[in-house]
Amino acid sequence: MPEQSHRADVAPARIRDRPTWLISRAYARSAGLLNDGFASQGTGLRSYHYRLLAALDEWGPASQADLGRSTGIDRSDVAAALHELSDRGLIERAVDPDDRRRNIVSITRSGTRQLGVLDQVISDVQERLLAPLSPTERRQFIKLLRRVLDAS
Amino acid sequence: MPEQSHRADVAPARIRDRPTWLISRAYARSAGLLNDGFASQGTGLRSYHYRLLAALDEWGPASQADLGRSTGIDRSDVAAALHELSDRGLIERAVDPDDRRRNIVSITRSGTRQLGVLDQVISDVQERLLAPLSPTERRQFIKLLRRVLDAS
DNA sequence: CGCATCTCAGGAATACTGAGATCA
DNA sequence: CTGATCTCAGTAGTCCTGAGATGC
Repeated sequence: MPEQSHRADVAPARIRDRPTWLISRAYARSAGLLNDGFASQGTGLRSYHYRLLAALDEWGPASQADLGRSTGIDRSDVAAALHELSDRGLIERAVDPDDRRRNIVSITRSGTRQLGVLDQVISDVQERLLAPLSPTERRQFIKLLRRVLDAS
Repeated sequence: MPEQSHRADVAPARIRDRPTWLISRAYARSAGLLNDGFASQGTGLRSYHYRLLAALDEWGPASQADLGRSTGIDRSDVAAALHELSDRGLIERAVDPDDRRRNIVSITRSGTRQLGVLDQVISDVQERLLAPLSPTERRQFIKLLRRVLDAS
C-alpha cells in the first residue's frame, strides 16, 4: 500500500474515537513506515516476502500451502511472492519426492542473511511507530492487541 | 476489502508479537467486520460513504476538497463516492455561486437517516471487536492508539 | 470418486498519480 | 501567472475467487 497523508486529528467527532477508525489509521501509518523501510533497502522486497522468509527460517522447509496458512498469505499470492524470492536466490523450490503435488520450499544462506537485514528494518519501524509510548505502555498496547485478536 | 481468514496465532515467533503485525491483523479483522456489517444493510454503501456522510452531518455543506481533507479520502475517490451517494439521494451537489470551481455538497434528510443506520452498524462492529476487553481496557486501548497516532 | 496442491487469470476495494479544464 | 478545484483515466499493492492440471 502506498504511503498516506491522512490526518486523523481532523476527522469528524463521530468517527474520531472509534476503534475501527483508529485501527485503520494506525494500520496506514504502520504500513507506510514499513513500505518506506523496505523500499529504502532497494531490494524490491515487501512485507509478503518478509513473512515468507520468517516462516521458512523458523520452521524449516515447507510446502506452499503450509506457508500460506502460517503467514496469512493467500495461495495465489504465495506463488507469485515465491517466484520473486526465487529470482533473487533467497529461497529454493523442489518437488517433494513423497508427494509430487507439493513444492518443498527452503530458505537459502542468502535468504537468511536478507531476513536479518529486514528484521532490523522492522525493528526501526517499530521504534518509530511506538516512539510516543513508554516501555510499559508498549507492553500494554501489545497485550491489548493480542487480547482483541485472540478472540477471533 | 474482503474478509480475511488469517490466523495470527500461528504466525512465526519473529513476527507474532510485532506491533506492525498485530496492527495489520487487527485492521483486517476490523475491516472484515465492517464490510460484513455494511453489506448486511444491502445498500452497497461502504466505509468511504460513511465517512463522507459523517463529515457532512457534523460540519454541514462542504466542498469536495474539504471533504477529502477531513475524511482522509483522496480527491479522486471523493468524486466517485459522492456520485454513488448522489445516485441514492443521500447527498446533493450544487455549484458554489461564490466560487464556481467548487461543488457545495450537502447531506439530505434521507442521508441523515442513512447515517443513523450506519452508526448503529459501526457500534455493533465495535462491540464485537472489543468484546474481549473490559470497559477500562477499551478506554486504555483507545487512548494508546490515539497517542501513537497523534505523534504522526 | 473425493480431496489436496500448485498455478494462473482475473475481480474487487483501497490508495494514489498525472493531466486537463475551469476559474479565483 | 499562480494556485485551488473538480474530473477522469490509469496504476499499484492487497485480498480474494474460480478453474484447471496434477497427484494422493
